[in-house]
Order: sequence, then structure tokens, then C-alpha cells
Amino acid sequence: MDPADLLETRELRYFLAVAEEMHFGRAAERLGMAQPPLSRAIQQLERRLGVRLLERDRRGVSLTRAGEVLVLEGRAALDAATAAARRTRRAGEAADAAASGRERLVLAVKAAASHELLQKLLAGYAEEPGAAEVEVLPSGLCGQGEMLRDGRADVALMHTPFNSLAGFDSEELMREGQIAILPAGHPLAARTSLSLAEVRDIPGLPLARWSTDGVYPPGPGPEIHDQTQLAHLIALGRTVTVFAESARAWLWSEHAAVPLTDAPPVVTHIVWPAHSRSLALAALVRTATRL
Amino acid sequence: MDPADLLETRELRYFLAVAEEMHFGRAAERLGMAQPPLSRAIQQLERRLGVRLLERDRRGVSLTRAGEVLVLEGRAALDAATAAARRTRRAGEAADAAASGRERLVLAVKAAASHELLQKLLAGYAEEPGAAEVEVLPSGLCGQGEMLRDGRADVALMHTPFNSLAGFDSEELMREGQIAILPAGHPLAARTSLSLAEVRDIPGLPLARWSTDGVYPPGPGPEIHDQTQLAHLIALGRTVTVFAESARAWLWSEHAAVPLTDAPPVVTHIVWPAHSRSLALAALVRTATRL
DNA sequence: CTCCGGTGATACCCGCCGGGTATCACAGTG
DNA sequence: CACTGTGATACCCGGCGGGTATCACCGGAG
Repeated sequence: MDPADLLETRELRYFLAVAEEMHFGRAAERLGMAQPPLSRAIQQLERRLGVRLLERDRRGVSLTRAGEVLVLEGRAALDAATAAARRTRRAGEAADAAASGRERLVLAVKAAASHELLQKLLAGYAEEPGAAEVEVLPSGLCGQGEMLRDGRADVALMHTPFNSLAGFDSEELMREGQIAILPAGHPLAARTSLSLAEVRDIPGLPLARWSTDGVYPPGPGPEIHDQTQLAHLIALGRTVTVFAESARAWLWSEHAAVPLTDAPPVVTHIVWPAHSRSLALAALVRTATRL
Repeated sequence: MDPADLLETRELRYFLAVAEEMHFGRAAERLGMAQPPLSRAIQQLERRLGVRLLERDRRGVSLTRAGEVLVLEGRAALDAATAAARRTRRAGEAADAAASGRERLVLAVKAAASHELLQKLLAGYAEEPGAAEVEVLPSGLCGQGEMLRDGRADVALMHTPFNSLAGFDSEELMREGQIAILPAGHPLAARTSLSLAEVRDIPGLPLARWSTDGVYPPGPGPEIHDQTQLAHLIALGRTVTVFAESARAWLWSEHAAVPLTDAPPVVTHIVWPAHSRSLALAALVRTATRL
């Protein structure tokens, strides 16, 4: 039996919902359906695969080894499917609308990223003959990987070591050091350099925490939702943070920046799905690497 | 409307079949179904996506821009789905069979690759505590990427510049030069080095051609199906070829090897799907990089 | 011990849709 | 003009995806 026949995307959605909720009832509700057909669908899936996916223990469910594998692989497969749908649809709309067949690229960028590089990139690309229209999609502080994987974006600017480039093609664009950003009046603001360890425990000035994939690292510092809030909190002397050099562009007079000696460099990459064949995308990457 | 709902794997299989055959009737036959329901399925898919995928011109069909996108993205999505099914099923079987939950890794290797490295790798890994069982899957001269993408393999040894590592995670294992392999009696066999250009047109001794993804490059040389055949043809003075240094291991006395000065180095990588979380795999990679 | 609340599973029914066969509409070709 | 080969249409049927009602089971409160 061909394994391609064994998994319908509908079943994948069902299974992932159950695996995330760890509860048939809630999963069914989230899927907008009743619980019994959901139970039956999962049973059918298990029978077809010949594998037990969930351990039904009274009081909730838990994943088997096979179930864990399917969560991982299935998520990737489902993302690939929705990406296929999104990109196909966009390709069709573009062809309809512009008639010229002018493509449209969606570029995901970290909201807080350097505007300078982005502007140079867009300006440079616009010069290019046959350049596609570029829509800039600000993702949260992270999440560009997700955007790329599920087709909401065609290409992204990512920053190691914060984003993982795993599974994508990429080109390095820029490499910069990191700086500590602290209140202008603070004693350490006078220093010409700092170490990570020094910044990590300044008495009375905890490190700000921001969310990667929705979860905040533990610690005493405030939870940061956007850059403006962060700027305020630093200016008020409530917190300190570490950022790439290019953050100097948006500092206030109440802020002080001190280079870090031992922080890993922040590398900006332009990143795209490995299987992409778009000419417009290739041109954008070419432009980017020439900057 | 959520794009995840728009594509069922069944529809993807149908569309890809039609796109490959460029013919509804033949595609239907290949799918083991009648032509009318296939036509209808594609129409439904187009309506749901709101995009025209195929241009029906009397006398066959052709792809629209959107169709081309869906061929690429859909193939990736379908591979991801079959990979999910295969790996889930294997995980379940492993858990059932061994009871110990002992994992089973499938390692894809190019048939003609160096046995030395492979043996060291397997031997080294077997020492590892909690090592999984490793099944070695010889793929053709290429095709390990496909194996990895659709879940027939969990990890592969690949050789740049012949294989593309796009979309995978990888670690470099070994780097070696290339050599020309020619008949022992040939005048050039006495040389201590050669250039690619010199090897490319030796009078009366055309370069052997072997297949990447089933298609052979054009040229006067013989088409090679396996390594033994190649060895024979070289020994007979009918052809010449270029290989990685490690090929010296299987040369005959009728063969001569001459280093190439300007050929790019052959780099052996261990490669795995970027989203993998398998501990057994991680251990294998760790072992490999220590060699 | 008993009853209750909450879990997933079962039983049963219905309407839709995926698949089949027969046929059409159309274009190129002899 | 008849014939061939293309995909599209018309129509029918069975199965399956979805619904409601209910069960079986267990843990905890009283």
C-alpha cells in the first residue's frame, strides 16, 4: 500500500488538534465539529497506519512514540500543504490581476529589525528590470520561519542566532556586534565595553525578557511586547537589554549603548524555501547579496 | 477561509498525475480511476482555490503560472505527507516489535560511495550506548534527497557538488580531491596531474555519462548503469571518468588514476531532515562528526 | 457505598460527495 | 463528412463523513 494514500490533510488537522489539546472534546470544539466523529476519524487513521497514536487513559489522552513522530512530521506536512495552497492562490491572483503576470513577493521581517538594510534592499530591487511587487509583512519578534513554512511569506530576513535557518536556503547579508542598551544615567553607561555576564546581573536592573514562540524565558525582568514599550522601560531605569548594533538607530537621548565584548555576532540572512524556483525571488536575493 | 482546508492530499495526487501526464485520460488510468471523476476533481480544486490551474486546449492540457507553482509546492507537500506516514508507521512498528522501543534508523547512501567511511561510521555508532539499529539503504547514484524528503530514509550520506543539500540540515564529514580514472596503458596515465579540460576531450576516449534523476547528459560517451560496468569499460579503453579520491579503493590493475588540478573537491556530508528530533539520529550525527 | 461529573467509545441515521457508466461537444484529419 | 481522440456533462449509487443520543468507565465528593 502506497503511504501517500494513508494521510489526508483533514485527518492530519484532526490529529494535531487532539495532540495539542490532549482532549477529544476540546479538540472537536476547536475544529467546529462534534466529538464522536472526531474519535472515529482518529481510530480510522490509527487502523489505516497500523499504529497506535494516542494512549487513551481515563482522564485524558497521551501521545505514544508514534504519535510524537506524527506530531512533528504531520505539522511539517500540513504547513507544506497550506503553503502550497497559499502560494498557488497568490500566483493565480497575480496572473489575473496584473494581466502582465507581474509577480508579487511577500517578505517577512522582524518588526524591530534595521530599517536601513530593508530600505536599501527594496530600493535596490525596485531598480531591477522586471522586479516583482514586494509586500513587506512584519512578523512578531520571531515567527518568520513559520511564515515561510506555511506560505504566508515567500522570503524573509532572519537573524541568527535568534532564528534558526534549518530547512531553508539562505545567504548572509550583514554581520554586526551586539550592544547593551541601558539608561543614560546608569553608572555602567560610562563604560566603553561590557561582558554578557556583567549585563546579566546588574543590581536593580534585570534583563528584559521577550517571547520566542509565545513563551517567555523565566527571570525577574519585565515581559516585552513591543519595541516602544522596551524603550520606555529602559529610559525609566527599569530594565536593560541586549540588541544588535543597528538598534542604535532608534535610541533616545535617555538611552546609552555599550558594546559587548563576548556576545555572538548577529548575522542577518535573506532566507527562502529551498524548493522555490521563482525568478523574482532569485532576483531579489541577487540584489540583496550585492548590497 | 483557512488555506489548510483547501488542499486534500488526494486532490494533490490527482493534480500532480495530470500535470505529469499532461493528459486526463492517462492520468486517470495511472490513478486507477475513470476520467470523468478526475476531471471533476480538478475542477473542484480550481474552484475552491479560485485559480485556474490548467489551460484546456483541445488536444491536451498545459499548466498556467499557478499550476506550475502548485506542481512545485504540491510535490513538496505530498512528499512531506508520505514521509509523515512512513516515519509514523516505522516508529509504531519499532515500538511494537522491540518492546524496548529500540529505534531503527534508515541511512541512504550512494551505492558507489566509499565503504571505508561508512564502515567506520557504523562501527563507531554501534559502540554508542543506546544506539539504534541502522538499516543501510543503497539508493541509486543520486536520489538520496528524494529518499529523505519522502520518508524512506531518516538520514543520508551525500556528496556535494553532486547532491544538493537544499532544505536539509547537514554536517561536513570529509573533503577529498577528484581523480581521472583511465586505462592503465593510455599515454595520459603517465601524467602526474590533469585538468578537467584535458580529460573532457581525450581523442578516442569520451567521458562516461551517468544518470542524475533518470536522465543522461548528452555526449558521445557510453551510458553507465553501475560501477562494475564502468570499471569494465575503462579497463577496455572505451571510456574515461572522473571520481572522488576514495574511488582508488576499487580500482583494478588495468586502471590508472591521475589527480585533477582544477576539479572542485568532493565533500561528503551527513544529512537529515531539518525538523527531526530523534535522539538516535542526533547520536549518529555526533558519532559521524567525531570520525 | 453511592451517586455524579466528565472522559472517550459506540450505535445509529442521514445527506453529500467521490466514484462509476454513458454520452456529449468539439477539433483536427483522412 | 465520417472518424478519432480530447475533456466536459449528465446521471446514478454506495460509502463515508458528519450529526444526535447514549453507553461504559473511573475518580472523587458526600
